Amino acid sequence: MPRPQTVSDDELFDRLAHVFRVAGFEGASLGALAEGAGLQRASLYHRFPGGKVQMAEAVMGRVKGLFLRALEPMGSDADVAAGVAESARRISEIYADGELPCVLDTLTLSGAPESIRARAAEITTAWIDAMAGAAERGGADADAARLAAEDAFVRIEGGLVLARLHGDPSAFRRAIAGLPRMLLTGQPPPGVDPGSASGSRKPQASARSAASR
Amino acid sequence: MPRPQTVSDDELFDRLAHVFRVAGFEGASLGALAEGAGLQRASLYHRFPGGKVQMAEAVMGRVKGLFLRALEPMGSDADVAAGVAESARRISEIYADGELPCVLDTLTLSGAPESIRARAAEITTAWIDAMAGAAERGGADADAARLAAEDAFVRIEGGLVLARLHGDPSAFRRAIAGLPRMLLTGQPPPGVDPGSASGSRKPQASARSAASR
DNA sequence: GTCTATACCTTGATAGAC
DNA sequence: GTCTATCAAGGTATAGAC
Repeated sequence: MPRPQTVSDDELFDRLAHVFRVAGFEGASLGALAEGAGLQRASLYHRFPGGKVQMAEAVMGRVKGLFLRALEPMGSDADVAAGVAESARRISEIYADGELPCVLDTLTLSGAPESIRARAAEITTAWIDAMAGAAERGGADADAARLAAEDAFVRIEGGLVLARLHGDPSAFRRAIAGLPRMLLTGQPPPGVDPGSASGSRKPQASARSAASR
Repeated sequence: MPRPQTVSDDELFDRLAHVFRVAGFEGASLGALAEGAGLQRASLYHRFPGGKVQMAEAVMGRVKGLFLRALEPMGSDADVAAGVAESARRISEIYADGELPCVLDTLTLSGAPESIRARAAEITTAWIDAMAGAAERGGADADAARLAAEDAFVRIEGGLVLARLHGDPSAFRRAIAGLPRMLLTGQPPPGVDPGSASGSRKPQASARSAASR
């Protein structure tokens, strides 16, 4: 073996994942991928003979592994709340505390090949299933558990979108901090401080009409 | 005037918006934009001498107009709940009932120029402000109103991401249907049917540990 | 395994006929 | 105002030296 690898597979996948997640599939040019990886374009083709599509597939495989590891505590029967809290911590780490976009969102736009979209859907399913499982072990019935899990997913993804738009990850962080409460009580976090009072409505201000129904 | 326009400005902007929203800024090639617009590339450059960036800016202007029109009922003092419900209907229409991605999400990836990101941030601010205003008129104090408004935004955007990933817009539709309740009571919709019972927990199943905190 | 060099195509953008 | 034709630049991908 003449020349050793200058960067491990996992490290390489992580670097490529960073480019893909911030730029999307079409936006991630080979030049940008090579620069992010610290390799020349031709070197990337040596490691990924299938080209850009194979790079993205490898990234999705790596991402799936990261998520399965993050979701693992949530699957334990021991202490559901503690498991959910630990998984929430790991999920937040994947997103750099809300600073980085979600590859499931950004890598599934129109230009992305079907194989990538399929893998993203798989990861999404595994993630929501894990949260629904935790909710069920927390006492919810199957339907309520799935709703709570989808709601949690939606809050996290939407929180990341808002973080990118306003440069403010606080909504994402609320979704992460409120994850145990959402899954295990079916209720969202009431406000900024998860331990605060039930809400801050002004009872004297009369809502002019009944809400929704 | 030798040749009349074959497509009106608004119609053209809408067609371009469709390409941009599903493909992102980098993913929307001039070829795709021209095809979507039903014009040749050179004709697009006649209408937009500033090129692709100007096209995207025009799209953002059009989108801002659509949103302001959608948010208008929510700003009325007459019947807050009815206004929110009507705005929710119009917002859902912008997203084709959850079938189309949000331009605020897809057009703000790494490749997008700063001018586009700034306009997207403006639209986001206007949208959240309008929802927070409605929540305040519904009786919430300023902080709670803003939290509810951000929460509503996050649910809608996250719902659209999930819709794209799983081909299932039900989470988006729940966010839309629950908008009056979220803004005017500070509580999320309890489940699939907004008028159903308070929740479907199994009281006999003991949650093994206190949630959160 | 990584590099330089290069082939080939698509892209964004322009010129000029009608 | 729209079109065909064209350009330079950047895109993906490959060949071959080390």
